[in-house]
Amino acid sequence: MPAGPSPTPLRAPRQDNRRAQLLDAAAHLFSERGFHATSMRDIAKAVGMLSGSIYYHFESKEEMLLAVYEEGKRRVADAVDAAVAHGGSPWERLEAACAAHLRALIAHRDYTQAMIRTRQQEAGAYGTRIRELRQDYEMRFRRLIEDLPLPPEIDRHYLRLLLFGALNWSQVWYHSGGDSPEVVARRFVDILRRPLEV
Amino acid sequence: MPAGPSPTPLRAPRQDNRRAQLLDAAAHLFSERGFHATSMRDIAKAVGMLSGSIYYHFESKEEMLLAVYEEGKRRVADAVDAAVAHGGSPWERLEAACAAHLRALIAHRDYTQAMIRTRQQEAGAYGTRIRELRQDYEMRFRRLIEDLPLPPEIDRHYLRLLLFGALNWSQVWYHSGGDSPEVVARRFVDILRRPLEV
Amino acid sequence: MPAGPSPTPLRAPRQDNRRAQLLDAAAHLFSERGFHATSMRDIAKAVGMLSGSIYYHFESKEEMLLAVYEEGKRRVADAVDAAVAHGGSPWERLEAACAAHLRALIAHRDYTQAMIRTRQQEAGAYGTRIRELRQDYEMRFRRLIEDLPLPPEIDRHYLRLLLFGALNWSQVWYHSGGDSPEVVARRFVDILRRPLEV
Amino acid sequence: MPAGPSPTPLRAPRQDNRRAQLLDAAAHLFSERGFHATSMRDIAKAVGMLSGSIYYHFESKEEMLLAVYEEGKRRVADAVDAAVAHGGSPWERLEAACAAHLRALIAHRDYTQAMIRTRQQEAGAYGTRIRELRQDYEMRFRRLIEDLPLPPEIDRHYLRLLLFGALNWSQVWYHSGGDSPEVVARRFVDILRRPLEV
DNA sequence: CATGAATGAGCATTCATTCAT
DNA sequence: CATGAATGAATGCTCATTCAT
Repeated sequence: MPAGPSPTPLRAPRQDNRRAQLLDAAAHLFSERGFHATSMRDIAKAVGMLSGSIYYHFESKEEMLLAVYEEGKRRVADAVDAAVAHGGSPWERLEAACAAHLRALIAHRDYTQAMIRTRQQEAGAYGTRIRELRQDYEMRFRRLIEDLPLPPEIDRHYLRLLLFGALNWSQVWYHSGGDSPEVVARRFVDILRRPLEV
Repeated sequence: MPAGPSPTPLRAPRQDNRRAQLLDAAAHLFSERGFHATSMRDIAKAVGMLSGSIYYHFESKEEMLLAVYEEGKRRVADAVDAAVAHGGSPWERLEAACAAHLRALIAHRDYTQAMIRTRQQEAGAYGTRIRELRQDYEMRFRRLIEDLPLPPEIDRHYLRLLLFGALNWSQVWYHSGGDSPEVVARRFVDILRRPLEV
Repeated sequence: MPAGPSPTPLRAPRQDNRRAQLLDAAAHLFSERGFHATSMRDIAKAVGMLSGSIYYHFESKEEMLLAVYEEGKRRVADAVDAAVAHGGSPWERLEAACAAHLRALIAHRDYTQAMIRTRQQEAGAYGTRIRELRQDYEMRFRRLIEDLPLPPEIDRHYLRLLLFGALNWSQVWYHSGGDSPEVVARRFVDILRRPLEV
Repeated sequence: MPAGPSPTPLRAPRQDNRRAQLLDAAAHLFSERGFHATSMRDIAKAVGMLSGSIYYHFESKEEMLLAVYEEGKRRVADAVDAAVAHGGSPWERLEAACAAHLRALIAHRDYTQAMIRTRQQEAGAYGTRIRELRQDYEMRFRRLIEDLPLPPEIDRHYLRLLLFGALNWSQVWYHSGGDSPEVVARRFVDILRRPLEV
């Protein structure tokens, strides 16, 4: 949406696109090396700036982390929301959500890594905000699993932890060239749906 | 166990127990704050030493990380091996392994966090060694799942990723006071074995 | 007085009143935190400007310091001149000058702190100008003390240093709520006039 | 005393004389340029060190300021105490104290400037300690003036402020080559004792 | 007149590491 | 085995200042 074709080409406000560039660079480096192993100089250099200049756009390194986190959360959440909006049976909607989650995790890896790896303490003063974002996102899976028609002895709490953990852990093993997110999601959900015991 | 009572009590328990102390401190701090957010001074202070003195016991901070990783891997691997050695059906052995894995993850959290969180690059020159340790450990689950009698359409590869990911992700949500590792393992395996579809 | 009603009320009061605002803000902050501990951003923010905009009104931070100093000097000097102009005996005129000096130091604290605390070097290129202003002001007390009828053994040089130093040091201990400047001046001059030895 | 000839030349403990060197350099630079205008690099360079190395000896720049302040206060206080200990009439003791105060202000200018110029806020967390030191020192003059036999109408409070302020202000005008501290003290006290009114 | 964006030097501080003792 | 003292590079951040718009 931010990169949509401007409807008024003659008066492009260019609205702070250096900030966006910086955020991209920060997201990429945080994702690749980790927050602490990335320096403000690294980020600045990546966009051809001096480190001091970043502070015109961001208050601190921690604020950059929060901004990356927020953007990452927004992207996955939007993807999942859109996928679920298509309707279908509860199982179909869960599978669609899983596929969307995985797809976003991969497509926006730079941003979503922050959601996967950031410790609350690393965000310093923004720790609380981060926790809120995390909870807001997870709510989606909580609801999708609540909607599932399940045998009464199944513990929905652990079903969610099992599925959500497995999906997130994909960041450790997923590599482009392997199966598509859709295939992975289908396999995971299939394994859950069917009986494994012969 | 590694600090069992020395058989020669009169002759001081020598054998470099400062190294063990240092490793404990490092493991604890790495686990709690992360590798980069922990300084050699922090580790040294935790055992009442000066930071320079660490270098008598370890070559570098990275070597400490590797040592923590190795010890962590040893502890989980031993626990899983012992659990599996008790025998039983393939499903029973898998469940026992999962319980042991979780139990070790929790009991030796300081050490096992390294296995969960360390990025290959953080270990610098020791990156390769770390990858080997990881693979050696994962082999256990690969085998346990191979031994499982499964319907032919089930993809064992994804079953392993699903289960192993979910188990490891427990580090994010597990807190003492909740269900025991044994219960969690049983719930997870149960969800997989049975059909969820009603 | 500098902001007296413009003689041409129909034609907006133009004449750079943002400069005056900036000067006030600078004086206040220099006085409260010191020159080096005050940033151009601080000053700009205090008047709702961006730091770069200051440079339309002032050439540099040092020029601001000089301007504050000059304004401070002007205010104390005017006050003392007015007080002395009322005439009276040499002792009465000295006391009136002391009261006026103290009154101005307190009433225009923001500006006069600069006179009390500025080191010549801090003013950089303007150091000479600052020395001139200082000397021009002190001349007043030099003359007032010259006019005093004194016993021949009294060293007028040290009398001036004694009195002037004591007056200026008041900036360290004076607080609103204590005696008025007039009372302080009277006490100081009284102590000097009378014999203390019983 | 710290530079006294070591009584045991064969085993000189050299007890942290780099800290003393650093303190000397800091005192000198703070005195000459002011606290904020002096950088840690400046101080380090003055003793042939790198700026980071200072932190082995001091926790922070503010701690250095406090240390300078404390040492300055100790030196003036000791000088005044020794001068007063010689006894004599109250007026003689006051004059001796003034001379000692001035002498110390001049001889240990680097250190005593801190007492004259430091604002409480500059010392950050150590502000309270600085206030205590200041009060402990001033107590001496409070007592000396209490001991003075004075006509009942004289306000001892203002006598102290007058004299103490004048003495401290000497830092602004005193230059080597002028009268000795003893002469200045005698002149000041003389002016106070005698009646100026003819 | 003022802003938005940046510069480049500098800041206090922290770090892993070294090494003589 | 460990310390005391230092190194030198790097870190996050702030600063006065500039200048096109």
